[in-house]
This record gives sequence, structure tokens and C-alpha cells, in this order.
Amino acid sequence: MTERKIRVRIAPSPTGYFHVGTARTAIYNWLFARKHGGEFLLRIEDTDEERSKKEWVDIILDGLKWMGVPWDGEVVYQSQRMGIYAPHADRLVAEGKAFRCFCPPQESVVGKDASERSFKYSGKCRDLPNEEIEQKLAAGVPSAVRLKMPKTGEATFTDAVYGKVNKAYEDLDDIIILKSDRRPIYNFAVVVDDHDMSISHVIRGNDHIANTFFQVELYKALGWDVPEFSHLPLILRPDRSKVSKRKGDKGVTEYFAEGFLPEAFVNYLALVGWSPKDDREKMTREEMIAAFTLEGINPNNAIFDVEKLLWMNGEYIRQMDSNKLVELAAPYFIDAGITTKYWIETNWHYVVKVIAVLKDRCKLISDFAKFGGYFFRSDFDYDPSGVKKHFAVDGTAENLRKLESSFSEIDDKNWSHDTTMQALTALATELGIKPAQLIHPTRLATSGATVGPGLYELLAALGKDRVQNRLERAINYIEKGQFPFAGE
RNA sequence: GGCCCUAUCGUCUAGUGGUCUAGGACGGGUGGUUCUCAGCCAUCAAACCGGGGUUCGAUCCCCCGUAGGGCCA
Repeated sequence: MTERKIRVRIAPSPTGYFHVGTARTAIYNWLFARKHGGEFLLRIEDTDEERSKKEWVDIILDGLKWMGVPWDGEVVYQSQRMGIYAPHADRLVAEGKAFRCFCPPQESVVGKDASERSFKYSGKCRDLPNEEIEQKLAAGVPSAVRLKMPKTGEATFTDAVYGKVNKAYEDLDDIIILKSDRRPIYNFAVVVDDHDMSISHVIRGNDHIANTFFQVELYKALGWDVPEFSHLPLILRPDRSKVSKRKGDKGVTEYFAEGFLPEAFVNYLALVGWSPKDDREKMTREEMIAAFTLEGINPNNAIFDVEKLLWMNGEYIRQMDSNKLVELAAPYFIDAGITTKYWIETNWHYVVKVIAVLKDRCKLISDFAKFGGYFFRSDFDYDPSGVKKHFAVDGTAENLRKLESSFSEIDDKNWSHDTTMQALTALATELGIKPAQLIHPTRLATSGATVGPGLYELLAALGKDRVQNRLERAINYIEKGQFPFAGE
């Protein structure tokens, strides 16, 4: 047995949707290739003409790039290979390993009626006399090419994940490999393509197990090396049905757009169906490459758990450098109309502080824009329940005014978490109230929200000017007394 | 319907013929962090699908059933 270079591939068809299962298959193939110094190739199965739109292909290419799971070499487009399949089929016919089938599609199967679902090929043309074949060919009767499968015994292959898988030849038809229009059928094209690409290991979803029996037979008939097979468990929805675009399940593109980080996404997905066998969960790509084995793949289907993905994304956000986070979050701020690219660039230091303060409570990159708008705009509304609880309390306006004046004594240069805290606690002591009684209205005044970063972090990040202006605005608001619930 | 695959906490999983009072993580509960939320820390609840075997002993091996999934049109 010669040592073959490891070459793996994914072969998605462009459907305008990057399925998470395809994404995980890509990850495993890539991990495996990297681990063994092999190559990870990409073949686009775009023979369905309606689907060969460039944008559909880009969805896949962009998704792989986003995930940081790059393919090696040139992308192979199956549509550009359509001419190469038929000769292989003809060769098989010439060698007696396949035969021409002249039956119209409807007549070639056995079955009492349409309701009898187990259609099986009748075998009618399998042993046609030569003269008859010549006759029909001369008469121009259209013919498909079928592979001659053994009649008895068992088809078998060893799967790295599932072990030995067998199926009686009785249950396997003489499948069509070339249609009467000389176009290849899926199973045939895959074998020819994988062989031409020197694929050593086929790692794909377990929905292909049934195809594998035919494919192995095809490799043997063509006299080619059979690759190693590894079938992956499927990724299911929480209701245990298959993930699909039709049911509204998100594709890779959407996860990206929603603010997931590629590192977290890839890490999470790798763990759906595979385990490093120890308790590690958060792993770098390098760690995953080092730990990855096909045998470590679990054979049973798994449910995609967005909650856990979200948690992992939060983990990655927390450990990420704030400058980097600003770059990633900027588009969300801009898209939401919260601020502009120019403003972010000219106030970089401020934005970094903002991100640092927000970091702990964001699970998605988009959360920064969702929760942090008030760092950029001062015209926010006050949370109504907060107004009721913290503003509509006697003495609040006066207290805030005192706080404002106390804050005004802090020099701009000394404005910080500690100095604002000192000022506020000193005032609370002086007023004989608990700091919390000042903290809550101040948070509401400066952010409009009742929840958020610790008050002093908030004040420090906002800076003295913004804080003073917002206190002023809140005081005016309270003094007008026009609370949303007035009259209750 | 035929064939194939699978079966450990709600979810992702680890695990071995006895060391399992079955481990970790997410999610959930509780408590702490003398400002909220988040985070962090601690802590609790939570599983070996059912039935037969094999065996001194099965979660782990075999068979059947059941359930789920896949392929075939």
C-alpha cells in the first residue's frame, strides 16, 4: 500500500445558502488536511444550470473565507467538466462492467403501481444480445448506461466513524451512471471528480452513506484506488429534523451578519459531533488541528444549540482586544445610524474605551450597537420604568444638581472611575442617603437605561462634558415633571 | 414501504465489563461579588431508551423491540 498524500475536499452545490452542516464538513476536512500536511480542496457542483449563479457560488466562497477555513488551490467547477464523464462510462461498457439500457425510464423499474414505492430496476437490458444492442443503436433508440452490480454477496466498506457498513447486493440496483443525454448521474460524477482530484479521504455527511456503496463499486469497476470514507453525523434542529433553509434556519452568512465571530463559530461547530476527548471546549485552531482525529467523531446526529454558540461567542468577545473589536463593531454602529465612520476614526480612543466597558455584556458584535447607542448620542429616551423608579422620586432633581456641581469640581484631567466615585459617595454621605440612591438616577440620566456598565466605568468612559450635559438634561426633564405615566 | 445508521443529563459530549455515588460544558436554580444588568466565583438539580441474553458482574458485548435520523421516488 503506497502512502498517499492526504487530499480532501468539500463539494457543495450552490443553492444560495451556506448550510451549517456544510460549514462543519468544511471545518473537519480542513482540520484533517492541516493536521496531516495535506490539502483541502473545493469543488463546486454547479451542474444544475439554474443554480450556477455566480452569487450563489460567492456565498460559499465568502463563507469559507469568513470562517477562516480556506481551501487550497483552484476551485474546481463541475460544470466545466461535463465532457469528461461519458468516455469513462463508455470504457466501462466496452469492458463489460456496464451496459446500455434502452428502457424508457418508466419501464425500467419493477413495481406494481405508483403507490408501491420500492422501485427496483428490472434488469431487462443487463444481458441483451449483441445483435439487439447493435440494432437499437443503429435505430437510434436512446440509451442510458448502467453499472453492472454483483447479484449476490455484500457490498461493504469501512468507515472511520461508523466502522464496517454492509449492504446486500440484492438491495443494490444496477444504477444508471450516464443518462441518455450522456450526462453523468451524481454518483458517477463524484467518483470521476474525486479520482481526478486525487482525493484520498472523503469526509462528508452521513446522508451519503447509501451512495457510498455505489461509489465504491464504481471505483472498483474503473480500476481506481478507493478513498477512505468518513461519514459525519448530521446537524439537526431543536425539533430533531434536518436543518434547512426552507424552515428558516440560518446559514453561515446570517450568523456572520448577526455578529458572530468566526473563531467562536468554528470552535462551536467543531464541537458538534467531535470531541478532543478531554474537557477542553474553548480551543484555538492550532489546538483543534493537533487534537483532531476522525475516530474522535461521534456517530450520532446532533442538535445545533444556538445558546451555546452565543455563550462561546461571548467568551471570544471578552478575550478579544478592544481595538480589534472596534473595527468589527464599527459597521453595526454605522448601519444603525448611531454614528459615522469618520466620527469613529477621529474618536478612536473614546470608542475603544466604550467597547472595553461594554465588552462583558455583549454576546454578539451587533450587541455593541444594540446596547451602546447612548455613548454616541445624547438624545436618547429614558427607560420609562426607570423614570418611574428613579426620576419620579422627590428630591431627585436637587440631588442630581448637587452631584453635577460636585462633579464640576473635578478637574478634566482627573476625571476617572475613582474620582467620580469619591465625589458621589461623599455627596451621599453628606445627604445621609445610600450611594445607590444617587447611582440609579445618575445611570438613567447619563445613559437612559437602568441596566448597563458599572456607574463609575460609565462616567469615566463618557467623560466629564457628556456627563455634565446629560445631568443637566435630566434635571430639566425631571423639573418639567412630564413623566410618561403622569396622572396614574 | 425497502434498505442503512444511531441511541448517556433539556442540549453538546466524556467514559469503562467491576475504580460510576456516571465526568465536563451550555442552559436552568440558589448564594456571593456592601449600584443595576452582564461577567466572575461558589453551589444545586438534571442522563446511561425498554426487554431479553452473555458474564461472578453490565451504561459499556450480543439479540429483539421502540424511538429518531438518512437514502431511495
